[in-house]
Amino acid sequence: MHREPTTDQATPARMLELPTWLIAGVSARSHRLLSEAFAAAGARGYHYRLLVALDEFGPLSQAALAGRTGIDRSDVVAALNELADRGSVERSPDPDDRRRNVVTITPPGAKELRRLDRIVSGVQEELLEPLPAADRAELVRLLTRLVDGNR
Amino acid sequence: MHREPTTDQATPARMLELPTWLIAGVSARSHRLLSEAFAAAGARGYHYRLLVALDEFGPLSQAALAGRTGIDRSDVVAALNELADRGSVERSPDPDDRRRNVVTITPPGAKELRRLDRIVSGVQEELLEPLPAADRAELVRLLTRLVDGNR
DNA sequence: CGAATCTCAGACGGACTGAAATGA
DNA sequence: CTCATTTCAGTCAGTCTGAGATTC
Repeated sequence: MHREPTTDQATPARMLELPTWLIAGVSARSHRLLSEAFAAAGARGYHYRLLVALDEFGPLSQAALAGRTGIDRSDVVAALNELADRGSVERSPDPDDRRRNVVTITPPGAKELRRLDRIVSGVQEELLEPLPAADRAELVRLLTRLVDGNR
Repeated sequence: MHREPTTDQATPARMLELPTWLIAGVSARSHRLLSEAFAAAGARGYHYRLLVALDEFGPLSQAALAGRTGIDRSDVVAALNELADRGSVERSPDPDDRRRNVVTITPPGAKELRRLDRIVSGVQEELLEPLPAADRAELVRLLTRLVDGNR
């Protein structure tokens, strides 16, 4: 994680224009805004990512959820326990392969997802606040081309 | 840290255009490229940041280095030990305040810094490779405006 | 005395690994 | 018995905290 100088001491000028430095700074800010917004809403980023995957791809096994979200399989277990406690998801045996738990988003879970969607949108707005709309679209375009390198 | 889906399973479409998601992805890639490049050169990012600060601001106490670089005070100690072992920096007691070690970059350290500078430049090039020059400048402009929010 | 500095050992939360338990 | 999956305990790397020694 990117760490800002503790006080307001100047960062070395040489680094201020390095794309890698700027990216790390914006990423740290983005991560902070997201964490704080989720925490204030009594949720975590993992919950959002899991609910999105379930909403978009339908019921999935826990292993498939780990694959879709990039969350470690063992952390998926913990986050699903929390979501199940709140009734946002249900685990049930897969009728086709009863070794599996199939995880399904519940109607209250779908409602929770819409709530988290609004929170995430709010954070996008907050992060991009310094930029006019045209610049925001341009930024998305540029980042999209960088995100996977040349693949 | 940003984690990509393990296999090449699709990421939920809803996230692919989120600026916060794109930033996290580019940041993960940037961090990976930097770590690998430093490791291949037998160095670490902390070494670079410390040497840059010393080069730019002149001799500094360890506490001041922690403030300038944003590196934790106790990690500064460890990284300086490594730099001192290689002769890149020297510690000497501050005559004005004997609680302090004043850290100075040595001529071999300055040479090492130039070597690391070339490595860092190479990573910028690698990261931005998908973009033409005009887009690179635009990206730097946009990121600079985001990096500290509205402050 | 309280405050600042350097240094170390230990702690801490986040993420990953290995393997036991479960069921087909 | 084998295979995929779920689950948990343990590990690991990175970072931070607390405390001792020293000096102001």
